[in-house]
Amino acid sequence: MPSDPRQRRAARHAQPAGGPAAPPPRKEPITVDRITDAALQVVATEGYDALTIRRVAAVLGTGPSSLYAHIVNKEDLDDLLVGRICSEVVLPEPDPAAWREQIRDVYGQIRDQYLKYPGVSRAALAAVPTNLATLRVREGLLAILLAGGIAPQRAAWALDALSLYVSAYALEQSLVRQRRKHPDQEWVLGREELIGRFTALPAATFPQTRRHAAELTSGTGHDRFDFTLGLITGSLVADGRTSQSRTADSRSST
Amino acid sequence: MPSDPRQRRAARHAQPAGGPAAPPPRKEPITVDRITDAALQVVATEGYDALTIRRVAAVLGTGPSSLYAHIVNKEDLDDLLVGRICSEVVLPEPDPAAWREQIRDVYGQIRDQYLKYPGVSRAALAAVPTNLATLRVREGLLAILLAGGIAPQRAAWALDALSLYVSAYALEQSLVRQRRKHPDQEWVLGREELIGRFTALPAATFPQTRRHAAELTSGTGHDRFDFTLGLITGSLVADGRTSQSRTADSRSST
DNA sequence: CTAGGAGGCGAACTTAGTTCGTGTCAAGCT
DNA sequence: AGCTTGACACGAACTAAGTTCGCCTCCTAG
Repeated sequence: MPSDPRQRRAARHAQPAGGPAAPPPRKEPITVDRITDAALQVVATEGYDALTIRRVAAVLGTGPSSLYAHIVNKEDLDDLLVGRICSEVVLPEPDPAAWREQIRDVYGQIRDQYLKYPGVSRAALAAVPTNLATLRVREGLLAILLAGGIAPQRAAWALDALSLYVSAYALEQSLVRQRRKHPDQEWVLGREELIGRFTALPAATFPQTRRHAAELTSGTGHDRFDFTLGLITGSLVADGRTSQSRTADSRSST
Repeated sequence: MPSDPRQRRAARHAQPAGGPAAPPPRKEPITVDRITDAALQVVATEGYDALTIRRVAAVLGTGPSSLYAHIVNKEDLDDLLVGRICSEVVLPEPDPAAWREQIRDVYGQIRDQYLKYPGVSRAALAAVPTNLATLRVREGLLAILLAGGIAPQRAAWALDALSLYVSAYALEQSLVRQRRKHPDQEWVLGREELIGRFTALPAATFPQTRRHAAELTSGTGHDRFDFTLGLITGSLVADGRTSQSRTADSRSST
């Protein structure tokens, strides 16, 4: 231990023997794409409710405030998610003879994207209508309906309905699946239990629900989704079609 | 100031001259109904996003923790809201000759309830299927469809679709109206601006969106809602109906 | 009168979105 | 080379919201 004050001060300020420690390696820069990737990973594995700025930052190995150099706020992150999800939807070349199948295919893709990221359709439901990736999908769907001879306004309104429906459907399915993962909650019911519940309802108040408990809880996979798309597309008929053609269409789709 | 320690201690413990102040009047007891009323008031005036336990407690003139003697958690509050909203829906006596009008009427009521409490359909979308008030409405709707001769499973699935749709529709409308209230946000667009946006999109990528911008943004009031309900109920046909009857039904509803 | 339960309530805890201030780095200019 | 400026990264701190815990008061039953 040096006894001279000058030497002691020098020792207090001494550089480490090997010179300054090498600074930690510069991390990969944070970008909007990396943020979006990380957010999608979180939603895919933990559900939309687990999506927090802190969670995304943790995946990126940084702190939450670092993200604000690249995104405006959490809502902006939602917008990015929806955009990325829509960008992965494959749009077919419109075929007038198969427009119904094409509509079902595209909306099936959208549904599956939403289900791949459980709960994210909530963000889709809140999205503003000017996201380019979303508009691309809308353009593709519109082209299919127009190719099928549907009048523009009916086409537009039908797409609106279908898009709202698919979002709500995916949201419901995500919640049901999430509830299945946590059966510790006593009010979470499987189908058998739900039937039991329905049939145990007061007969005076719920005669039909009791009688048809099985049908009310029926359906596997995407039966309900397919049924609804069938209802909606079945009602859509080509502009200027003859009455006879309508009959044929109605029979084939119902 | 007394100098004797005994007197100083007596002064520290002295009762106020007038005896203990009269305790504040006992407040009206907090009940589940009062909580639900307060919550509905908040949602009706400020939207669902403003619904916090603290906000409800403030309306009731108490603190947030006081509510937990009566509700389990915030999700329980959502359940109460949905139940109250459904309890106000008036169910008609099923009429086989007017089942479509009746379905439209009841779903119109539901829609209006959701719109009266902006954003609350989000809670409805997350609700579990065993709320008695919700089941009551479902029972009534099921009875209407069955009276109309619709097969039980189709009836059940159609109700599922319609309920999802009306929730999503109300949610979208609530968001659009909310955005109209805050035009300071630059990305909020009225119809004219939206048309302008659509027509300004790249022609190579968005030919149909540009051409049909007017139709894509058309519709006033609940045109879109009515259109969708028409599509869905138009496709629903009575069980065992003859082919000829189908033709007449299809024409009248499309 | 005493004990116990119900209800009310403040303090405190945890968590999440966001801002602010500071430091570092890279590019451009003199 | 040195200085300036803008972009980026990040920690501390702030605000806000859901909830729990501990304490107090009141009421009812024994």
